[in-house]
Order: sequence, then structure tokens, then C-alpha cells
Amino acid sequence: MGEKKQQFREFLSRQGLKSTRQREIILDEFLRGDSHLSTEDLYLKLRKKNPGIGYATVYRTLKLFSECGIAEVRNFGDGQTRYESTTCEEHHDHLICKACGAIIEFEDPRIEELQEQVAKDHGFAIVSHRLEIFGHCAKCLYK
Amino acid sequence: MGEKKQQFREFLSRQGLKSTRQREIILDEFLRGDSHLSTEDLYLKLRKKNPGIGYATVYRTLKLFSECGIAEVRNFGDGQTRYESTTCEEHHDHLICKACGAIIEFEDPRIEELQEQVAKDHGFAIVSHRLEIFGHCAKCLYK
DNA sequence: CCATCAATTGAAATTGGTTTTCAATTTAAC
DNA sequence: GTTAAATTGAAAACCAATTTCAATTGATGG
Ligand SMILES: [Mn+2]
Ligand SMILES: [Mn+2]
Ligand SMILES: [Zn+2]
Ligand SMILES: [Zn+2]
Repeated sequence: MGEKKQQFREFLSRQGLKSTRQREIILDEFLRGDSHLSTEDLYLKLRKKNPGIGYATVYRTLKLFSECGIAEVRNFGDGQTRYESTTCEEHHDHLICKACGAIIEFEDPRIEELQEQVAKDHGFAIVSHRLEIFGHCAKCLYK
Repeated sequence: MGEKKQQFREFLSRQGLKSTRQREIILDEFLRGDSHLSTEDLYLKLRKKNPGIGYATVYRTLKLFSECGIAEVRNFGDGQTRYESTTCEEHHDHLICKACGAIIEFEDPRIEELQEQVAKDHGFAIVSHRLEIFGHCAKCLYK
């Protein structure tokens, strides 16, 4: 079984929650599909194969994923909350195309290090951060 | 008259819009008060001296400020849109305390430069960006 | 000054994404 | 199996943001 599935089951058990058919289905689709999906995105994908699943269940399950640590919440300013699977990969930030909506991930240790330094200069203890760069992707620029 | 007030009047005239008592009052309060205010924050402050002013007017006027370039829209993830006056100061980013809500501004040319580099590496043209660091401020840490 | 007309205003209604409620159902443990 | 607690889906509620609309106000220019 996938590492993430295992992690979720342990989380449920630890919290006195139950493993259900719906949660399995939602997790499978969440792990398989594209990243940066909104609740609605995922709900619509799920409905195709599982007409019975309710929006509220998808919403609640994604919330559990983030509490469990297998999903991260993103907010790119389009009014939709998005979730992405936390893979074994490191933390990363995003370039977001204002034209086509493409999301490019990047990671720059030098920027991370400078953030630490800035925080330190202000006696500030970092819990999390987000860096989002908006603009136009290569594809959209030369079209 | 303040530079920003002048700038707003010229904007209104250019757009065929009118200068009104309400817009003057809202601009005065916006320029005087704290920064990073939500529409509701500003609305409540205004009501104390000007009971007649409507929420919709505050909302619409703040939108005009941002179109005019004298205000910038901020979204720190608490579900409220905030506005801050664009002073002559440079662009800056934010440290946000999760405990007390304090907002500390900073500016680091080295980070900005690295962002440019990242974008360049991806053939991406930057329009804007935001860097927000969440955590605990010095004051909250030693309390 | 006054007439005119488009812009503005405030209250109330609407929107859209999120979150909660609740009765029926399902799950895990005994 | 029985039982108690957790879960589910539909519908309602929530809430900030946005729009609607009838009444009012500002700018223009006769
Ligand atoms: Mn990502
Ligand atoms: Mn600021
Ligand atoms: Zn693009
Ligand atoms: Zn603090």
C-alpha cells in the first residue's frame, strides 16, 4: 500500500476516526490526479466514477488530509482553496501564469536561507511561508 | 494638498468620475490610519465620525484607490481583503505573527534579485509577487 | 443661478465559495 | 449480531464580496 495511504489510515485510527469507502476513493483520486486541485475540481472528477459522493464529504476529507499532513493547502488568489499532495519532495514555491493558469514549481535554497536571515533580524520565528510569483509563462509569452 | 489626494483627483477626472464628499472623507481616513486595513476595518472607523457612510461606498472607493494606484490589495489568508497605501516607499513583503496578528514589513533586494533569476530560468516574465512569512513575532515569543 | 443628466450613494438583495446541520446510514468494537 | 459513535449527503447557513436599484448629488454649460 502506498506510503500516504498508510499514513492516512494511521492518522484516522489515532484520532478515533473511521476508515470508509468514500475516504478511500477520495484519497485514491487525490493521489492519482493533478496537483493544485480545488475542492470542486476534485469533486467533479470523483463524480464521474462515483456519482454518489457528496461535495461535503470531499470538502471534509481534504481537510482531514491536510490535518494528517498528506496535503497542503494553497491559495493562489483566485478565490478557490487548492490542495496539493505533500510528496517526499521538499518544500517548494510557485510561479503562476496569469494568462493560462499554469503553475510552475520551484525551489531555491538561497531564497529560503535569506528568509531565515530576515526573520532572525526581526527576532521572528518562522512557522511557514509562501512565495508566489505571478506573471506570464514562456508558452504564453511566445504565442 | 497631499500628493496622493492630488493623484486620486486626477484619476477621477481622467475617468470621467466625480469627486464626492464621501470619497474625500474615505481617502482622508485611509491616508491617516493604520495600514493593512480591511474594508470592514475602515468602514467601522469611518462610521464613528460619519454615520451616514455605507459599506458599499467604502468597498467601491477602496477599489478605486487600487485602480488609481494609491492603494495595494493584500490577502494574508484570513479571509479578509486588506488595503495598504502605496507610499513613496519601495515594494516590500511581510512577516505575519500568527499569535497577535502583527504585520512587519521588510524588503530584501537579494531575495528580489533571486526571484528574477528563478523567473528567468523558467522563461517566465514577472508581473508581481508576494512573499509572506508566517510565524511568531519577538513580542509573542518572549511572553 | 438653473436645468440637465450622468455619476454616486446606501440599503438591501445576490453571489459564490465554504462550512455546518441533521436524519439516515455505516463502521468498529464487543 | 448488537450497540454506540462516526460518517454521509442534501440542504441550509454562513460570510465576505459584489451587484441592484431608486433616490440623491455633482459637473457642465446655458
Ligand atoms: Mn505545488
Ligand atoms: Mn505592508
Ligand atoms: Zn501561461
Ligand atoms: Zn505577535
